[in-house]
Amino acid sequence: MTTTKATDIGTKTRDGRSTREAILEAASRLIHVHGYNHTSLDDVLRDSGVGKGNFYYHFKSKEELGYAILDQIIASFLERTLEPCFADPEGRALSQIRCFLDRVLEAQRERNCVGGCPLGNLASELSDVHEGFRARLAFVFAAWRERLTLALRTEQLRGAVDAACRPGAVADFLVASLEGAILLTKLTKDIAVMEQCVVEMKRYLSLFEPRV
Amino acid sequence: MTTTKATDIGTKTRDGRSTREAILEAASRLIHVHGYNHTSLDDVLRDSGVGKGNFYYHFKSKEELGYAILDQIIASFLERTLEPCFADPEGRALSQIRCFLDRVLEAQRERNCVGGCPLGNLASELSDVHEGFRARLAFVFAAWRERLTLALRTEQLRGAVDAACRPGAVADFLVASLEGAILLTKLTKDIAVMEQCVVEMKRYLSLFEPRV
DNA sequence: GGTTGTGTACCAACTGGTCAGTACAGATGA
DNA sequence: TCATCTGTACTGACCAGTTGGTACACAACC
Repeated sequence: MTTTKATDIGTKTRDGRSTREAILEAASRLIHVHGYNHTSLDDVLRDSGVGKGNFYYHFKSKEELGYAILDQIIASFLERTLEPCFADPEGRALSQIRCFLDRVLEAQRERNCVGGCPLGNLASELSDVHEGFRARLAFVFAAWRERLTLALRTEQLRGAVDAACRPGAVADFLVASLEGAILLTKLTKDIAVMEQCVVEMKRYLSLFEPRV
Repeated sequence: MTTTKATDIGTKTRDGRSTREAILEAASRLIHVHGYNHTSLDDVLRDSGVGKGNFYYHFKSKEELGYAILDQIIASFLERTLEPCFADPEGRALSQIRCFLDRVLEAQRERNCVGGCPLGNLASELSDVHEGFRARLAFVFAAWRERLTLALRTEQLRGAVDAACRPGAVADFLVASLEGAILLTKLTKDIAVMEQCVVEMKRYLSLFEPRV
């Protein structure tokens, strides 16, 4: 029973990567459910089947694990969520945003209103404790904002977005509204809140349809 | 030195109210700065000069202290923030909301972007852990929403708000946006975010000005 | 008016438990 | 045989909550 993990799973000991990945996998799952502070190291180790000495061989501290998880979430968000929505230079910004809103709404519905936004949750839980966490989270929100801004500005030059639109301000507002809507949905446990917010955000967006 | 508290401060022992108040005062200050989870009972006791046994004489648990603090914040919010803004039945809803937004922006500016919204902070910190906290927070946001809804509906009947406005949805969206904006401002430590969000919220409100 | 009884307010020291992090010995493989 | 991994047992800090007892105001009774 001693060396189960190493032999059973295979690449476990080989390159030293798998152990790290097993930890990351278990930790990101637990942290997503219980939050960073309420996930003890022992929980992560029990779940991943990794010993404590082993953990501290691969990570310097729990904080470093937290950074690794956060970097993972950020990378996934940037590549898997933001990129597919806003990468297409031919896509119409306003439609892309509307589509994005629908995707977020659908994600909330699937999760039954609970859980909230992984980034938003970590943001509010950690931003006022560890400066390192805050900085990373600020970075990803900035990236999100910038991508939105760029999409809007490009469309504006093309005449597909009204001149009254101030891309940076609109981007900030959209991000803020969405995070707030998710927070409120989590709090009230009522998907209707999210639905109504999305409708109103679309109504707001309609302000920037070019005049006919 | 033994009976300092009772004799020096005066009403301390008299009616049993002052000790409780000293605890509440210290706790609400600490919780506002560090959050509920990161405020240990010992911190509160050290700050208030109250012994531990004494604390448990006045409160059943740390959780009960949390509830007391939260009830205090809620009462203050309802009476001191919401009431003065939306109580006047003659006031024009849209102007009242704009005025309210300015007040929130000013408050953020004064606090130097940090701190965030006491209610929003607790909401994101506690809503997925303690059901009791979640329920109370949901209640106060519902009250806020209802007051906004009522103001908008009243104005709508009077013709001062456009028929396209769905008061409940608009109220949800305004609350969500505002909380999100505060959250994002805290995260980025940049008041410009808040300023731009307020501008955009006003632009959104302009959608409901009655057609001339 | 002094003794005795009673409830309130309070304190210091402690308990039981959790947690991040450490020490170290044993295994594994080049 | 030496460096790289890994598991077990431990440490010290911290934290919510408990305990047993003290200080004192106030009342009742003689």
